[in-house]
Amino acid sequence: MAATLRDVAQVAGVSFKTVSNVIHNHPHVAPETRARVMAAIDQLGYRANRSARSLRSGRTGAIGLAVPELSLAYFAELADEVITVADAHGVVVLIEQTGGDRRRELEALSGDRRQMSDGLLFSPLGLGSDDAAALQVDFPLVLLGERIFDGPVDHVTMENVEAARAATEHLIAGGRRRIAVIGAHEGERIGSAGLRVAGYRAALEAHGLDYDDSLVVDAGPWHRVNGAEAMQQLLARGVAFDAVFGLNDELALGALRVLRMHEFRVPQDVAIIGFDDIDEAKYSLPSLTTVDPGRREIARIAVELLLERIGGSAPAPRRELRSPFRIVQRESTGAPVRVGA
Amino acid sequence: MAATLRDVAQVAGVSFKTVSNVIHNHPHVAPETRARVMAAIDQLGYRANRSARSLRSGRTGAIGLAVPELSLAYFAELADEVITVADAHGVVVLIEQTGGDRRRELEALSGDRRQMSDGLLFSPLGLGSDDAAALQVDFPLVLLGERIFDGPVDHVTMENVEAARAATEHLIAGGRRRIAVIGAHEGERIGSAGLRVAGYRAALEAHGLDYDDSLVVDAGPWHRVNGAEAMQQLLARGVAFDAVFGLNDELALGALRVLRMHEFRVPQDVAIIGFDDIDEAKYSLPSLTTVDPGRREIARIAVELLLERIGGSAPAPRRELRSPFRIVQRESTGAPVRVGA
DNA sequence: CTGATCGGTTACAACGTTGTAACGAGCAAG
DNA sequence: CTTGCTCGTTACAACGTTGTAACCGATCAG
Repeated sequence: MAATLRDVAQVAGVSFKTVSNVIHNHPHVAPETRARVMAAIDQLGYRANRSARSLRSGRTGAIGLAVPELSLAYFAELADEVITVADAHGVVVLIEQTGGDRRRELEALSGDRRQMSDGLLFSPLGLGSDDAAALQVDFPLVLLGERIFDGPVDHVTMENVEAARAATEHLIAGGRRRIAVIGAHEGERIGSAGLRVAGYRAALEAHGLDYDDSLVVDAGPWHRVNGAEAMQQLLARGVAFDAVFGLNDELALGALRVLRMHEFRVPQDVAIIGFDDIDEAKYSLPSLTTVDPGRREIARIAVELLLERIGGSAPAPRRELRSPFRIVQRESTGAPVRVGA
Repeated sequence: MAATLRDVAQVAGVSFKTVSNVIHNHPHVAPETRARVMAAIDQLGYRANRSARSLRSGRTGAIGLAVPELSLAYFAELADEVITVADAHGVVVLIEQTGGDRRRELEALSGDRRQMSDGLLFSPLGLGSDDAAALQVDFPLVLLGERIFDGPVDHVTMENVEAARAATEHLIAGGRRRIAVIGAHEGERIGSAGLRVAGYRAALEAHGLDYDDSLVVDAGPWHRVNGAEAMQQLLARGVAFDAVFGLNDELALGALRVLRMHEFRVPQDVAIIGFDDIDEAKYSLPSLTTVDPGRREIARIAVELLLERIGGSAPAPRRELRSPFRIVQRESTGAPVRVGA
C-alpha cells in the first residue's frame, strides 16, 4: 500500500511527527534532518493521505460546481474554464447537474454532497428571489447568473442589461428597425431573460423606436429546439421584422435554421445576433454575431472569490462582481466572411 | 457545527458506538434502542462525516473522469451522461481535463488527485499503444475510446469499424460514388481515425469502389475549424466528390459550412455524414446525418463496470465491451426536413 | 441451583494526519 | 558552576468513523 508518515520516519530514522514538521515547513528543524527526511520521502514516493488530511483540517481540496446541464454549450464551456482555473489553484472540481429543477437545486445546497467540497459555485435556474433564504448556508457559496439578486452571498454575473442594449444597438446601427426578440419569459423582471429584454427595450427607447409586443416571442428553455419553435411561431404571426435578437446563441441558431429553411437571406433580409459566444457561433452558416459576456472572466473571478472565502477567516461583506462584455461581429449581421483559425 | 455520533449518542442516551451499530444495521440492537437513536438522528439532522468515513473505509464515494476537454461537445455530452449515471449510484464525479496532452494524461494516472476518487474513467487521446504499461495501476481504471487496445484494464468502446462502414454504405446506397473522408490521421491504425478510415475502406471494397488517396484529408484535432480547413484543402485539390464523411460531427459541420459558402447544395450536390450524433447535428442547416455511437450506453456501461471493480474484491479478468451503434438519417443525406421536438 | 449461551451494549483500537505541549540537550549569562 | 533560555525533536491528543473484542445480564439446559 501507499507509504505513510510512519514509514517515512522509519526510513529517515526520526519520529513520524518530525516528518510532519518537515512537510509543513515548520521552523525548528535541523537542515540535516530535513534533508534526510526529504530523501526518505522521495525514496518511498510518499504522498500525504487526503482523507486523513481532510479529517484533520476540515478541508477537502475540492469545490462543487452546480449547473443545469453540461449538454448546454454555455455551461460546458463554463465548466471547462472553471476546471482550468481551479486546477491552477490546485483544487479539483466536482460537478453536479440540477437540470434547472428547483427541487434539485435546493438539494444541491443542502445535500449530503456538500461535505465533499469546501464550497460551491452555484448557477441556479429554477430558484427565484423567494428562495433567497435557502442561500443562507454555512459553507462558502458563490452565485452565478441572474436568478437571484440581493441574496446573502457573493455573486458573479454579467452586464446583462448593458450587453443586451449594446446588441440591440448594433442591429439598429446596421439600419434595422423591426427587431424581434426570441427567448423572453413573460413577466420576468430578473433572470437573464428579463434583464436582456430590459436592455433591448432601453435601446429601442434611446433610438426613438416603439416597443412592439408582437415582435417578442417567449421560449422557456433555451435550447436550439426552442429557438426553432419560437421562430416558427413568429413567422406564423405574420408580422414584419428585419432582425432577430436571440437571448442566447442556441436560441439564435435554432431560429437561424428556420429562417434559412424559409428562404430568408441572412443578413440581407434578416440580421441575427445571439448571446454567449459559444464556439459553434463561429461556424454556423452564416456565422453568428453575438455578445461575448466574458465567460472566461466570470469563471476566473468566481473561482477566486470562492477560494478567498474558503481561505478567509473573517466574514467579509458580500460582493457582487460583473464581468465586462463585448460584441463579436460576424456574418449574421453583415461582417465579412472569414473561416479558419 | 455539524452533529457527530457522540452528540447523537448523548441525546439518545446510549454509547456513541451503539449509534454506529444502528446506522450500519448491525444485528443485536434492540428495536426500542434503535427507535430512540433514529429519533435523535432526525432531531439533530445528523450526517456521517465523509472524511472520517473515507479515512476509515478507504473509500471516497467519488470517481474521476479524465477527458480531453469539455468544450468538445462529444465529451460534454459524455460527461453529462456519466454524471447522471453516477448520481443514480450515489457517486459523485470529479472531472479532469487533459487537453489530449500525453504528459497530462500520464499525470492523470499517477497524480495526487487519484487519492480523491475510488477509480478513474479515462479517455486518452495523446497516449498510444506504447504507453499501455502506464495503465498498469493499482486503482480501478476503465478505459474509454480507441487509443489503446489490449491494455491491462477494462475497456469500453464503440463499434468504430462497423459503424464507419455502415456510414459509408449509407452514402453508397444513396448513389454516391466519390466519397471524401475528413479527419484522417495518416498512418494511424488504431485510434478513432484509423479505425473509422478502415471501416470506410471496407465499405468501398465491398461495393467494388476504388480507394482514392486524393479523397482523404487529414485533420489533427477534430474541432469545427479543422473540418473547415480540411474541406478548403479538399476543394483546392480540385478532385471531384459527391459525398463527405466527417470522422466526427464537428469536422462534418465545419466542412458543411465551407461547402455552403462555395454554393454547393447539400445534399443534392454533396451528401454529408458525421459521427457522434451531438445535439447540434439536429439543428445545423441542413441537419446532419450521423452515427449514434451509443454514447449513453457507453457512459452507463463504463460507470457500472468501474463501480463493479471498485466494489469487487476478487480480481476479475479484464473485459472489453462495445456499445451498439445506429445511423441517424437527416437532411444532409436526403432525409425529409423536420424541425422541432 | 449452577454453568453455558446468547442478546444487547460498550470499550478499545485504528485509519493517517496535524496542532500543542512537553522534553532533553546545548549554550550563554549571571 | 548553576540558572535560564533556545533549538531540535518527540509525545500526546484529537478529527469522526467503524471493526473487533469484551462485557454484562438474563435465559435456558442440565
